[in-house]
Amino acid sequence: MTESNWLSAEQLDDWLSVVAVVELLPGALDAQLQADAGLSHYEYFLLAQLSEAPERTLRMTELAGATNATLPRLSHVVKRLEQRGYIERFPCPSDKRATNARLTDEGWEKVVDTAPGHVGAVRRHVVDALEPAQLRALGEACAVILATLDPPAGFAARRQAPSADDAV
Amino acid sequence: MTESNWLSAEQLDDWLSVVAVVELLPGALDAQLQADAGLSHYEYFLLAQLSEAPERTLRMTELAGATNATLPRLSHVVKRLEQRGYIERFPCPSDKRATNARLTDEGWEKVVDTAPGHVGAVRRHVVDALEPAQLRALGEACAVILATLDPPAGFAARRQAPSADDAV
DNA sequence: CTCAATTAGTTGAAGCTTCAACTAAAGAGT
DNA sequence: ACTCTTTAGTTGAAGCTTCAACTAATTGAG
Repeated sequence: MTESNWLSAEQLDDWLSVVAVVELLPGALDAQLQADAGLSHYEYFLLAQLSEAPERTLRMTELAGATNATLPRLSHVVKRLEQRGYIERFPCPSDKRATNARLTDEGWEKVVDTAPGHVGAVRRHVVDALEPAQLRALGEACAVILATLDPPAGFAARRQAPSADDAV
Repeated sequence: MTESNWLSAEQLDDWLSVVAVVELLPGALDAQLQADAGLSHYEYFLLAQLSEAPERTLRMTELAGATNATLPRLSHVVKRLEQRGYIERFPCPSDKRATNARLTDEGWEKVVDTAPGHVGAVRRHVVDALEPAQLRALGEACAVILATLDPPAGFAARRQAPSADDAV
């Protein structure tokens, strides 16, 4: 017990703001997407990541990394999105353990239709609410924090490696 | 449909970092607290807020505001913490609709025992990971974002009003 | 003073995430 | 080849959050 190594008033103040954003921002994003598209933010983000992948296809593990999620979580979500017709799953030919997830045409349209409203929310709450320099500072601070969060084998890799050779 | 008003590459990059932190940081905080104290971050934060309140007591609505949560969520969590002996609930004498939550001695000890380890995690992932100026910038950016998140009648108020006259 | 509307809080059901357990395929070592 | 270990993914149960409905007390209008 190193006896409290407590935070200064200013540090605490900053930390409380961070905690509040982390608690509240997801709800705000969910609210807009749920109301306008019937999707959670995580579902939308997943579809959006797939939409930008080559062939609109990604292996489950890659998709988990790209969306900062655990594999079980992803598996459940993908099953639901598949039932709704936005995604297809099929076994990876080169590695029979693996599963590929591909965005369907319907899923693509969903993303295209939903994106503008979502971007609006992101701008309203974050991008346009901050001065450009503030946004940069926020992004950089978040990148530093991410580096401390024992990379769930996805984000850090994705942002540093220019491009892997994960051809299917 | 104003046709996409999309983000620049740099804005997108910053936004992706923010999203990742918002998804991953809660899990990291939960992991440390769950392992070391059997508490979720929200539960710890709630107990900590109560520990700093006068009489270690707060009305449910105030506590919901202070912890950035909805009333139903708070109600469920408080019920569980009460069953574990960390909190007591009792009706507010001045307003019979209201319920007060008070930290028990056992709850107080739990916070005291748990705080150092939690502060360590907060420092490791955020406060000490960033340069002082970066932390300030992060805190300020988060404060701006909060202002856009239709204040759930708690945080914004708490940080601006020097102190209300909510004596029981 | 009375009735409608608001505020405070609780509750149960539904939905999502986490956790542990499990199947199956790929690698590593011998 | 054969076994042991690791990797990929799925699944069901448990736990937490959200949502809608509900009770009860307070406030406000007339």
